[in-house]
Amino acid sequence: MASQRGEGETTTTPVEPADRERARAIPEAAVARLAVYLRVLSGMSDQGVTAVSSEELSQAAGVNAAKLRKDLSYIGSYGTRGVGYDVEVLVSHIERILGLTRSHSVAVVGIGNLGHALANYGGFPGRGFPVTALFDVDPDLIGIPVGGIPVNHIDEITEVCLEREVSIGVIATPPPAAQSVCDRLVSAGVQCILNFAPVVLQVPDNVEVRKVDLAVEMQILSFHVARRADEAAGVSAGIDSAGNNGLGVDGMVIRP
Amino acid sequence: MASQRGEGETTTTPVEPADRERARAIPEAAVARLAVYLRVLSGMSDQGVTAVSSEELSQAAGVNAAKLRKDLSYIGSYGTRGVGYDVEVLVSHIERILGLTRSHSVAVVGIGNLGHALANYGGFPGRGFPVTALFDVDPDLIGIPVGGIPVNHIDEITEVCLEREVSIGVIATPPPAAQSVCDRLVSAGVQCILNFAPVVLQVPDNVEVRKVDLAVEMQILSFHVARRADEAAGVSAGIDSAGNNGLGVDGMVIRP
DNA sequence: CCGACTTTGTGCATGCGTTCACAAGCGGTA
DNA sequence: TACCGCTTGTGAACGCATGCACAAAGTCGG
Repeated sequence: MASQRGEGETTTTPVEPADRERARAIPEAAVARLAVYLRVLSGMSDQGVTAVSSEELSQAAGVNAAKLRKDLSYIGSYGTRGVGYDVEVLVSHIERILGLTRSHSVAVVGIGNLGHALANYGGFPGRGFPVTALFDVDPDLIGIPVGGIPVNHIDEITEVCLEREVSIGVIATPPPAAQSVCDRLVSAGVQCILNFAPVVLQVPDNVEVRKVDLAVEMQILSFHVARRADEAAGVSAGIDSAGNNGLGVDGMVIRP
Repeated sequence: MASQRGEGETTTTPVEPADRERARAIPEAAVARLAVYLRVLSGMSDQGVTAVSSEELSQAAGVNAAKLRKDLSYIGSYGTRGVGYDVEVLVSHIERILGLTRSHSVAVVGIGNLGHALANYGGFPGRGFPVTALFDVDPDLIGIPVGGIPVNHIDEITEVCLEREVSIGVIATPPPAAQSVCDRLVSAGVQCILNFAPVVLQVPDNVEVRKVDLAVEMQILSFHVARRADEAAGVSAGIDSAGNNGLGVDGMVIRP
């Protein structure tokens, strides 16, 4: 990196302006894939692999080789033509772009089944995401340590988040509580939220929300099951004995 | 539906050929949003709302109104111009397209923290996804009921899945076991897999995989934290006392 | 030192998804 | 019945992401 820039910097800023522009320009979809490449690369590194070609890496990551190269080009050109990429070099540059050189303190709100699972996830895979605060409303849970962290009451969310410099909030509450919890997190200065509650959160523009919605995932799969069934029925159209083909007769189905 | 078709059918198939073509044509992204609309509509229905405009619904679902109308148009035209949509009608048509008129039997593999949480999720929100089988390798878990279902040994996966007609497999195992579990599910005839393990699964073309990857989600959020920090540093470029701006000095950081 | 081979990085075309803007259609009202 | 205002449904333009194909650039063997 330091070696391959050099076009006149007019500011006195010590950080690379080019990095900021680059980071801003990376497509969202590419960011998600970079995280996958990072995991694959880390695995390779652990196994002692030191070099890798775009072809190998792309196959391990389950993507097109050209796409992988384009994704990597967003963060700079760290490959060697005719050879490939140095695993360690790629790892460190992806980590830098993803902001993993800082560790991000995480708070989990809602210590039910899912909250327990998250709190015990063990510093989050690929570490750099220490869970430093847990919240719930249930008086029986307050003070109980889960995964080594004692649970605080949700009313303390602002003070605790500020004190522990929480930068990512994870919402694992029942749906009705989610928006209220979200609002409190936001007012505590949390700007990134990972939402497991099946609710569409309303947040100000400066807050980033990502949602993980199990019901939606299941329903997408269901759609594909149905599509497949339809296709199967379509291939043997009219041959299959009438009736049982995933859609109700006439396609009209009133739910019970 | 039944009332608004009628253009000459040349086959003797009782299901709508138009439905199949339509379903095939729905963009993946739209399917995911349809699931969200369905949840919002169900909520409205529960609150006694019977009619809704695209504007209202789009706001509740957090999307653009035009996009919502286009999404709904993929499944047919069930609105009334000048009025809006009937909530119940939309609900039933979205359910039909998503294949929710059949219930889809779910198997969860890997009964750790996350597996427990999933098994107890209560038939999965928005129901229609009964968990009917649980698997693990730990002998201490075999036979123990979790969420009402006794845990089977993973070696029984084929028989049990076939017997209980599992159509969706959920992988919640440690990473190293995921591919092997996936292969077993596939050979047991499961064609849809929801993967929580941070691993890129290799599957045949006829199997649909969706992955939920917490580490990737966190890293995407981390990227946005870093981008924000950079922007903040950029706005006050050079004014901010040198150093602490999310990127290491010179943008070059070697991980420990 | 040179030429052949390998692999990266990227310009370009293609396709998909989103957004805009408006005509078509429907209910209400006089 | 005829008009008016409202909302849907969609054609068309735009923008982003993907995939291709090739030039640039490096290594290795002779």
